[in-house]
Amino acid sequence: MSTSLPKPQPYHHGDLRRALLDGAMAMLESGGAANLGLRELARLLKVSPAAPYRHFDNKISLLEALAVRGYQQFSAQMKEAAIGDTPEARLAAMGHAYVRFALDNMELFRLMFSPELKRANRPTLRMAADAAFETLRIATATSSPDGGRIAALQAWAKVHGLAILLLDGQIAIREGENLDGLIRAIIGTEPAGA
Amino acid sequence: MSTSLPKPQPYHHGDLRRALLDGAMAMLESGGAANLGLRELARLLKVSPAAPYRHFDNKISLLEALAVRGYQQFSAQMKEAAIGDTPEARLAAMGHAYVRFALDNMELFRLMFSPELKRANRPTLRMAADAAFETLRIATATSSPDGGRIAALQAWAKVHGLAILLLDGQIAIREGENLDGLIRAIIGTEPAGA
DNA sequence: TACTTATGTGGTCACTGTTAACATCATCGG
DNA sequence: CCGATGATGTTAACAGTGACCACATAAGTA
Repeated sequence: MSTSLPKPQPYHHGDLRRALLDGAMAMLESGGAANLGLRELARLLKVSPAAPYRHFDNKISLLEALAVRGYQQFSAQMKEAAIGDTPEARLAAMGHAYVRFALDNMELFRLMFSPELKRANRPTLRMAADAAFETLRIATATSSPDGGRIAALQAWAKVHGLAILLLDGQIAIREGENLDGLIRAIIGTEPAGA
Repeated sequence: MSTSLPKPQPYHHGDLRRALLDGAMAMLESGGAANLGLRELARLLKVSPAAPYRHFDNKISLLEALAVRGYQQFSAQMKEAAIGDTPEARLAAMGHAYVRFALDNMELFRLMFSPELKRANRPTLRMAADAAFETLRIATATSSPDGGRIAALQAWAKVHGLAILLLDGQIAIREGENLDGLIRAIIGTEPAGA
């Protein structure tokens, strides 16, 4: 009568790659990319410290995969948000979605723009990023009739800057102030005063 | 004739604290804060791995000191740049100086806004940062007669976003394009179309 | 059934931040 | 002048990391 021992834990994990990505994402959002350790991740998944290397060349490679997933989500949410009657309204809606994404995925957003990853210069990451920004470029182009690059860059800078400042807690939210309202107020006002 | 031996290296360094800061700054600007190692730094200064700990509690503490120095430089350069006939002109000049500082001290600027440091929440760093931003707050307040917070935040977001995007190489500089001109074009256009 | 490939393990290396115990020096009170 | 004291550096160690190797195990396939 072999009493059921604590489960012989199958030698193979089943879907380690996905588990690694999910676990890494969880660790990322609770402590930043710097505090994300491959060994700790392996420990969490009850797997040997070397196991992750079967699925990712190195730590950067794992982070890159996370960032790529981030850019895909980001891109999708931007497209989804681009609703409105006028091009300007659509652009504003996208800007709002941009900031919301940053706030809802703080560490992921930071990772996506991390210089660490930029230094690695992985082509697949570049492509994911380019694809995401292309969506934005088109929206700004159709929004400003002269195809003005300056106006597009202004809009991008304003939205990106707002996202980062909010992320860093530099912009103090006042008592009883509505965050979404503040965001809209900041990005909504068009330079031309239309 | 005692041939001058390779110098018995005095037991004490003389001004290690300063040397640490300078060396750290050099390492910072060539590889980012992540690649700044206390041991490597000690090695560079021909000093034992534990020596730095006589001057800084830990790595974060060293980085904090660098960031504080950064905020002081930053603040000084902002004040120095605030010249012009109208408040708007002064604000634009400060915005330009803001972006220039970021470009001239890329890694330092990143460090100053690093979440790693923000997490540590050192009071002296907070004070240095607050002092620097206070300069900006005043400039934006005097620039917009209604003391409009929204306008101030818009300006800040635009300038900060531009700095970060340039830092990250997200904004492509076109052939024969003048960087300072581009910066001025982006931050110079006032929302009111003045 | 035998061969091949994918996946996970254990052990090891070089490196890091950090601390504790000890050495050296400069300075100041007697 | 001299000895105590505190500041500064050194050596040795610890835990933790990313990364790599040879090997073990499973799964798939000819």
